[in-house]
Amino acid sequence: MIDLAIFDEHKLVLEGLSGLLSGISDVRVVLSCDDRNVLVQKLKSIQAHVLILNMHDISVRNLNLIIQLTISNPKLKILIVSIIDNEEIVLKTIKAGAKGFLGKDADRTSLMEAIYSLRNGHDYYSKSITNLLLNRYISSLKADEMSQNADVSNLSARQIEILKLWGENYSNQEIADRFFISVRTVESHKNHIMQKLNLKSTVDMVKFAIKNNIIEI
Amino acid sequence: MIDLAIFDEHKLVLEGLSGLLSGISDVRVVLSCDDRNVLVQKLKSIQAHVLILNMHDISVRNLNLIIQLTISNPKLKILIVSIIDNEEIVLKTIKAGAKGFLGKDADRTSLMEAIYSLRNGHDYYSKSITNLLLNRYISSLKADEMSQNADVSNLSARQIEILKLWGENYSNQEIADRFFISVRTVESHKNHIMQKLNLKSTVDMVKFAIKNNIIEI
DNA sequence: TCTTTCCTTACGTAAAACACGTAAATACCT
DNA sequence: AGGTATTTACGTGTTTTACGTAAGGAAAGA
Repeated sequence: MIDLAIFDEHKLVLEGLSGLLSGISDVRVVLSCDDRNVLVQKLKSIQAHVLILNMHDISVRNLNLIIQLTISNPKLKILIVSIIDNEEIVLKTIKAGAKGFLGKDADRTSLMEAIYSLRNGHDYYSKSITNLLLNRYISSLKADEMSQNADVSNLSARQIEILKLWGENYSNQEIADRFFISVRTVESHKNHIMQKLNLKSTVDMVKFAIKNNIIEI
Repeated sequence: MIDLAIFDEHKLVLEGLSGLLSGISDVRVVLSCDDRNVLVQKLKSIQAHVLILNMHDISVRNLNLIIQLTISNPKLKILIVSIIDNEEIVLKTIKAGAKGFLGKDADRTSLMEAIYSLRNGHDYYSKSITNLLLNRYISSLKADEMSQNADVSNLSARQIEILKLWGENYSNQEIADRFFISVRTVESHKNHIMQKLNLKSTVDMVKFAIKNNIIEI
């Protein structure tokens, strides 16, 4: 038996949702509420497994509500339901602490799937959301690949060696000792790297090395 | 009408797949093949929209095949079918150039969805795969959040201001001018930052600033 | 083969940044 | 009121950077 809390500022929608859910065995609606403050208050005494939060607009107030509830009710899993399913917004709710998000494509089946998933400690995102997030993730992966093969190839093996050690906190002197060359040579290598890549400072050089997987962050 | 090429080292499986697909209108199998070299050769003359690549093992040879085909046939969309759906492996095929991946949970419906998606220029990953990737992505997001709230709070506003400018390639002198303080003071601030966070070099300081979203990479 | 270009090595000089210590005025917290 | 942290700043010595110059070797192309 899963105990649900439901929040929706529109009374009608709230009643609709409650009705829909109370018709299902295994699930019990222990709290349904249309007021932000009442919700926070009641949840202090009523223990629910999953809170269904219907957001008509995703404002700072709503995000703060998520954050507040996440902190005060760590065991409560928050499922966002919203017709707004813009990337940034979804990410913000996740960062705020929500464990699931149902977009406009969600039907009863996915609502039930989501409730069970959250109850079992898993996250759940409806199809449209997973697509959004995945595209973002995959394009970031691909961008990584791009930048990797871009400029590094211009550097010689020696230059990369030196950049690598320097990026791992070795001083010029230490690098010089390790390679049996003069400190001045190490400096020269770094100068050449900066010239070649048109970097303006050592800060830039660190950024470059990180971007190109020469050093770990 | 979508033209398909199919590759599978197991003749029987290959025939099964071909049969399954040729029964569907809108789709035409223009090449079915069980030999790596023959595949590469034939694809030089035969134009297919989507290549279904069934991988029984995900070896370097198979990954190289993907890379090779991606380069020689840029228009061809490669759909991987495999019972092996380990995270790393999936990511590697994506990086190699595959545009879709069907895990063991995939059925005829998702196969068709995948083919249409790829034909239309979109990526497609079956449910089990999206879950894998999403978990990875989301846990990386959460890890980000963690590291963010860790150490930055120890720094004073002034220290962050200075770190930020310095991370954007301002020299100590420029920072001093901007804040109407002495260069020595700027140095002091940086020293204090390094002491407080136990950083061993300015390289570390750049890394810290990046990790904590104080500067952009 | 000769030329050009790149890589590796290295120095000179002046300016900038760093390491480490010290320290005073201010602010904040209890 | 007293402790703690912040912001400001200097001194001194070392290291790094900026910018120029340069020689010997390897690789590559005319």
